[in-house]
Amino acid sequence: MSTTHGATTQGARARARVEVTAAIKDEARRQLAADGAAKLSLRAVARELGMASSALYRYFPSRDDLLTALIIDAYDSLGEAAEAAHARAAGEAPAQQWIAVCEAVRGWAVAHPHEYALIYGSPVPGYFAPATTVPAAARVGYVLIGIVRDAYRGKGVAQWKLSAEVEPEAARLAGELAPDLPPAVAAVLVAAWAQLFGLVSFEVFGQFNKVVEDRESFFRHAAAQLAHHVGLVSPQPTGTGSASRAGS
Amino acid sequence: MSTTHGATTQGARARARVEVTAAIKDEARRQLAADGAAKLSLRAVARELGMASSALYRYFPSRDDLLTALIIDAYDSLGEAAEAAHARAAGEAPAQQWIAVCEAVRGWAVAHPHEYALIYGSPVPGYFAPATTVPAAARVGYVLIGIVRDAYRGKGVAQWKLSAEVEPEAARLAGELAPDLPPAVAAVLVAAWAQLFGLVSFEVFGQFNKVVEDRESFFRHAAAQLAHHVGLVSPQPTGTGSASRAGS
DNA sequence: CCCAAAGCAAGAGCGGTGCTCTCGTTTTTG
DNA sequence: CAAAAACGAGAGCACCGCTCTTGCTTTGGG
Repeated sequence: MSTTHGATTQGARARARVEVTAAIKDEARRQLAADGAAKLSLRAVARELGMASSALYRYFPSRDDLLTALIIDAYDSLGEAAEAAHARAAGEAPAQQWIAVCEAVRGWAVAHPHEYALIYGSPVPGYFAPATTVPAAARVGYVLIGIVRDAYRGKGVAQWKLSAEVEPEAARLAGELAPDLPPAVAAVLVAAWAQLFGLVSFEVFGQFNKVVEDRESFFRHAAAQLAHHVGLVSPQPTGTGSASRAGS
Repeated sequence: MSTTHGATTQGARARARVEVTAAIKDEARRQLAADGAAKLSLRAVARELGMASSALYRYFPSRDDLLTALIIDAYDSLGEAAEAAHARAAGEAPAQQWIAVCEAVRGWAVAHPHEYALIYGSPVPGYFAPATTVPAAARVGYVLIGIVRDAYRGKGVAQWKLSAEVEPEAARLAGELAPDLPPAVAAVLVAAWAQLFGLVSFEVFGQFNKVVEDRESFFRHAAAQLAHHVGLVSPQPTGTGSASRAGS
């Protein structure tokens, strides 16, 4: 019964392989959520799946490779959450879209703290994350770029003057990430991208303990500031103004 | 020879203890810098120090306790770097002081990436950092608060309007951190604090790979933006304007 | 169709880890 | 000076990542 009547892809062996691979990753994700990356053990995963630990090496050649797979999946999961939030806020004003995506990132991080730590905490495998993770890591960034680019195409965004020092780097960034955006906007956009994850990391990693109490409101406020900062005007969503400048 | 002629503190045993404790931490820090926190091994530390691994448990009851000690030391080291930079920039304008402290934080982080990962990456011991680390962790924040407070006392800083949602939290933050600062300033200050470490973390953890090339200039630009954002006017330091608003 | 080749599961085993317990020895202290 | 506390070393337990070898099953080409 080899190559039966035009089945989807391959024989039973190949399908079993993807199933076992998925089961391993699922169980690993369970242990990750329960005890953190440091405690994740190949032997424990194999034990829970009822297989010999050595058999597991047929699917992942090392513990770091399993971790890397989980990292990529986490990037994708976070990226999907961000893209879904963006799609949900499609009709709203750019600043509202920005805030929605930021809140989706935060929500995902709070819901999956250990997976978040895996990708935005200390990179566990080796010293650097493998290059394979780069495309998956960029998804959130692309969503944010898209919002600002659309807003810019629509009506133009605020501008910032650049110092002579950063001007070349800003021009390079704009050329590489969003050629239709002015260099100054590209520079603040990249900075805002990093700053967003600073806010999320501080909350998830407990740095806001005993400092910020109402973290949800605080984050929304900070995200609105960030939106304003990248040039998206804040639209007074529900009658409560947010982060608009006033004299001292 | 108990309680001899008024020696400094205690007998030879107590002094030996602090020396051995320091030697353990030094060797642990060496291994940390070499291979990262995940590879740090009590047995390897003991081996390098020529003592039995079990003897080491007289000084640190567990691996996590050693890590915690290293975490506190790292916070202190970073805090000292920030305070030193602040002191060095004492005479300059507030925005320059802010930028100097930010650059000191970044400089320390890139010089000690594994120690930085220990404190601002995923918290390795347990799930949260122990409460003992909180005071040491706050030092950088206090420096930043001090700069803004001094600037505010001097001439007043820019203001932001707050949404009704964050207003209580902002008032609480101001009351707790800097009673002489308006709530809106306290809120953006705390956000800027987190955002600063977002920028540093992205650089140290490799998130800027293949994205930002001239990281030093980019960081200085972002730090200047942050200074502007918390209300410190940028003083056109060397004739090159930075991050001052202009219409679109 | 059949048989070699490749993929797979299981077991044993190596060196390493964190941590505990016990047992002599040394230092401090009442 | 003797009791108590602190110390160092060794043996040992349970666990870890990873490798190697041994049988078995699925696959694919002649």
